[in-house]
Amino acid sequence: MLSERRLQVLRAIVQDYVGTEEPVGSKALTERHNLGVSPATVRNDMAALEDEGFIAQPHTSAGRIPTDKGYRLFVDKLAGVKPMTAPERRAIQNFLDGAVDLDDVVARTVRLLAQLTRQVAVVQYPSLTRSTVRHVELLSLAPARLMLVLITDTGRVEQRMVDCPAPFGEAALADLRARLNSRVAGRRFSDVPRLVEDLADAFENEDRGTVTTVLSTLLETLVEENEERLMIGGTANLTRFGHDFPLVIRPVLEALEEQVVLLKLLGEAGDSGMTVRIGHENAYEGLNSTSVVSVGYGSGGEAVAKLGVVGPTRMDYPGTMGAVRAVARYVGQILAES
Amino acid sequence: MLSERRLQVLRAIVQDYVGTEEPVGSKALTERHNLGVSPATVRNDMAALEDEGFIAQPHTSAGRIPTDKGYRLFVDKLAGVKPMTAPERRAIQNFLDGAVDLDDVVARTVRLLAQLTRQVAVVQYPSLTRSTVRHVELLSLAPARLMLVLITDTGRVEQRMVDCPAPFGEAALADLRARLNSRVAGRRFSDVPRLVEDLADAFENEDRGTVTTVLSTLLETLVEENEERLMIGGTANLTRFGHDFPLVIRPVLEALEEQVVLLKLLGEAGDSGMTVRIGHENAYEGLNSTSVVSVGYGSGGEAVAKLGVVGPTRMDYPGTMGAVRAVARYVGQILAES
DNA sequence: CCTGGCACTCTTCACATCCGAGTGCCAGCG
DNA sequence: CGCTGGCACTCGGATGTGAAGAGTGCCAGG
Repeated sequence: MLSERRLQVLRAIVQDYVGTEEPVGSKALTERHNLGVSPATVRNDMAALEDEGFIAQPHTSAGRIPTDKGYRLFVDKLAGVKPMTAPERRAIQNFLDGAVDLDDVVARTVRLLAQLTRQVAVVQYPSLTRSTVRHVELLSLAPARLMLVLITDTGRVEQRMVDCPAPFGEAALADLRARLNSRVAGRRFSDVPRLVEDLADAFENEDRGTVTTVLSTLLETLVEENEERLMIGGTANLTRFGHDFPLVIRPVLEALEEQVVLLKLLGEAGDSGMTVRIGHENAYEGLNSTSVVSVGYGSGGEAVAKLGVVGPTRMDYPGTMGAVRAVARYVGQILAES
Repeated sequence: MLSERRLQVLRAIVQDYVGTEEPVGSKALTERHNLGVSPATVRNDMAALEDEGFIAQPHTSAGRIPTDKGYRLFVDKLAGVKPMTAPERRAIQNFLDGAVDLDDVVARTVRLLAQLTRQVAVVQYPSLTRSTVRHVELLSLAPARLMLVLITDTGRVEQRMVDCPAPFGEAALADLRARLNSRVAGRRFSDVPRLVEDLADAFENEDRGTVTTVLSTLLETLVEENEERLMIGGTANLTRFGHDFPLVIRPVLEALEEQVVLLKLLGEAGDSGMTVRIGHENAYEGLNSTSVVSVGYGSGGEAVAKLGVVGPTRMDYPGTMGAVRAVARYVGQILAES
């Protein structure tokens, strides 16, 4: 167990290192934080912290820098979440309020988050899995060609073409549309397969093929679109990674392009509350020198998707967490209103 | 006017520099290309080329590197477009054929282009301006709330919410839907305003407010969505910019985030044929050390949007142009089929 | 347990040196 | 008139040396 003062020393090291991006020595520490003890004492504490693996020195006779483990302790025990100031909160709200549709909400959120944190922002589109169906629409484009449009309560719209095995009349189309909506409107996605199971039975033989085709397309849409989409922004902030950014930036850019990786990353993060993944805690190797701060957001009490930022392990955790939390909260509000 | 041999020297310089990324000297040139003359002669030619501004030396006693003007001459007079090999063409077609919808086509195109050229790829979504309306759909979500869905011949779908001034019955809705489609289906976007001008006249007084609201929303959609969308990929290739990439990468990333900038860039490019913008020829300052190769693509003879790549001025122009042209051609085919 | 002192280690920077690639110029040759 | 070989010159990059400075670990004393 570490003494109280040693924790203070660790906190001071993290804060200074985040600020200066340079290894911090015992003398500088005592000068900038009044710990009430001499450099020599701090040196002893540092030696202890190093033994425990919380800090390390790049080379002998250099200052110390926090390790991933050190940041972990800092985040868990030493740092709070820095709340946004009132003007900042107003700015967030104003900025998001201008959005006209879901795409716009997500786009604005990404920009906002990137600007506030000065890091790379990642926002997941609201998931279909936990959404409910608002409406299903069928349009006849050609005698044997339909378009299926699915509208969710989060404002998301998905469309699919359906090639019918046989021509399908307007009356049957209207019938199917009505039956479909009366069964699934307002219901959760996960319930839909069960609810439409026997729908084809109500139709004439000649139309059944088309109906089952439509239904399977609908179910496919629900499943396929579980492959969530993402929006990313603020990649220019990658240049603020530190002096060695040329080495680090490539794998990070590659990770950002692989939406699968990012989605997995967000998916692994805890479902409730904010998650911070530091350095090697990230399963994906290319992100081993980054930290990911993420949190779920949603229109109701339940999270429908996640958002977060990717930045250097050497980041301002309290500030970043504050920004991420605030943005998530306001996005949730916006979604609830629309 | 430059002699034939001097042009050969310039070509050799460009090719070597693109390959090695290092200033190329007279001796190396004579060794790698059999120009049939001695280094001394080449030196004279180089001096002349430098006087004309086609090449420059980073410092005295270094080799020469091409200037923007030199690349320009190379592209205009010395380089052809390198056609794709048959296997490459097959790979392109196979890869694009797997696409399921418009988003997927664009996403695959971006990936493909980035991989083929090993540079940053930019693909513009097919424009609405030159498209035609395939279908307009109206859905009743609530008594006084409609959803307007616009489907284009390029497979693009846009939706808008419409808040009605008064409740709007199902019968009136069906009527409006039918009238609307009979007038605009298959017509060009630019013709739509004229075609729906007097549509409200056919309705009862109480419904007219809603009809005009719907119509103005429709017209807004046409105009607003002229703000085209883009997809970008292959940003990890920015790390291949050269030794000084840390300096260059930031403004480029910023430019890529500003879709407005990119759209303007693509917009300025010539409407027909391939356009190559080299270094300072790009109006946007952040892209002054990049070249942009772009070309229009479309389902018919007419281009509906553009695609291209952004790379270092020191790029393999013939290969890049070949890849861009081939991809544009195949995307056009795919769009025509769907 | 804290503190001041001290010897030690390493990095960093400035400065000097050397080497070689590449140039420009010139005189000579076909 | 254009090409060529020769030659002196320039300059950047690599290498080496030395001094300075930051930081550490350890120890003896309060």
